[in-house]
Amino acid sequence: MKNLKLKSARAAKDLSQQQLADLCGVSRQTINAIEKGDYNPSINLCIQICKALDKTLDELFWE
Amino acid sequence: MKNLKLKSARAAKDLSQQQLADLCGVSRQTINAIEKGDYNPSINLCIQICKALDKTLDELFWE
DNA sequence: ACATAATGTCAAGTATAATTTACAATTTAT
DNA sequence: ATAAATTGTAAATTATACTTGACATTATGT
Repeated sequence: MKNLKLKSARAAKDLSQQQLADLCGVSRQTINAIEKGDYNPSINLCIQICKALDKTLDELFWE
Repeated sequence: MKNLKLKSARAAKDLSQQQLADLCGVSRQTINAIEKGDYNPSINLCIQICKALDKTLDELFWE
């Protein structure tokens, strides 16, 4: 299940996967895999992503 | 940083750590460690915990 | 058409979440 | 006071998130 909310929130900030990865302190592949829905990130990483994109957990990771 | 929101949400449902663990399909120690704040659970586990306690991610895992 | 940035994906390694087993400490009820 | 349930914690193992490096593909701009 792809995470399109994340993808579009990133687009709304005009950030590349690499730029978002840098803001969160993870690799580009990790961001890519999360958007693609391959795996199951940690809550701390989710929180960092949310902060980088000015969103909350419910907005990006709740169904 | 202990997760007191989780602890009190569990208490509000009158569930033991073991019962919540069973509802989420994880071990009691995992629930204990999350409440204690030792580590960094996966988002999917957080979502399962939220559903078991009728809460959202923001309510239990957002600061 | 060409160059460059952005994305998709894979394999091998490292870090750490989560498990099991076990026991001690604390709480709750009888 | 005693027993039973709940919680805290620890060591060893397994599962998996995440990294690094590399290459192919798709978009964006000149």
